[in-house]
Amino acid sequence: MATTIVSRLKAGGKKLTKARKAILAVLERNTLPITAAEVHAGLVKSHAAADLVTVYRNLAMLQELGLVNAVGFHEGQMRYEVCHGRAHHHHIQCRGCGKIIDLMLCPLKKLTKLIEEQTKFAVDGHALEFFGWCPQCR
Amino acid sequence: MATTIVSRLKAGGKKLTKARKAILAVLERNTLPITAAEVHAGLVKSHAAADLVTVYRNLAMLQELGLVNAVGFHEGQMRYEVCHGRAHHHHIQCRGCGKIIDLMLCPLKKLTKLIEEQTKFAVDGHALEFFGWCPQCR
DNA sequence: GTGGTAAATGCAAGTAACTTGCAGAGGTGA
DNA sequence: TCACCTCTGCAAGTTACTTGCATTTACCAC
Repeated sequence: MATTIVSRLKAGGKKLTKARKAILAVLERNTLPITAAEVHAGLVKSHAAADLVTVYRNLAMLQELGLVNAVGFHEGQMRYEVCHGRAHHHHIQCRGCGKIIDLMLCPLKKLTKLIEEQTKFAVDGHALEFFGWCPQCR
Repeated sequence: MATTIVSRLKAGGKKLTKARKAILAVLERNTLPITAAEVHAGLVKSHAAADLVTVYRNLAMLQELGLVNAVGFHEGQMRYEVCHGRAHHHHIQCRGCGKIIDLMLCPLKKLTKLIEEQTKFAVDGHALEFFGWCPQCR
């Protein structure tokens, strides 16, 4: 696990528990955003099972610390990915098979400034996901 | 109610029921996306109460016909707005008070083509929402 | 109008994702 | 090693949404 993650946890007064390490490990070996249930399944598979509640609590905490990113595809559940050390990016999901792929781009920096001028909001984030049909499903 | 909506319903083999008319009326007098519960509350207020189940079923159907748009702000629930007759647009939501405002813009046409070339997906939609703090909450 | 029919509705019960409360376990700094 | 405070697991609760089914309603042909 990256040392920055450890130091950020400590800075937040958080402990480095077995469950927490295992959850971060599962997230780190999945480059694509996964659900809480999938994190839990990953824990079971790696013989480091923790309760699903613990998964939810840790995902929420890691999100607050800015170490994990929540992504929503309107599936009725959230997905999570580690954002530490990765470039800001977005995703596309296939409406057929649900496959997700990374899009290593973001066209919204200029637009954000424009929106701040127009709305007087302090914009501090955005959610952008694309939908379509993958080569296999189209 | 706009005549195009009526004709689109008929084309889809759908009936123009009392509940359906009332739901569309509630949606039409709210320019900003509202939740199913808010639609239901609107029905009660206008003395045209229908069951919440009927609201859900109609929202799903209107979405399928392309008359209504679902918007998700990761609140644990969806919001809906009529899209017929309105220009494609996006939203920003305040993290403090939850206020939503329309952003009459979309920067994604060119990008969509690029993504189609890069991924071989047939892109048929996207979700883009901004988050921040409104002048009152910032 | 009348009657047939397919769609729509309301109610009750069910499901899935996520949250909360609480008692016991376990990191961590002194 | 001790004490403290966080973390965990279990059980129960909440919320948004869905499903099944019997009854009602809109709509079309006559």
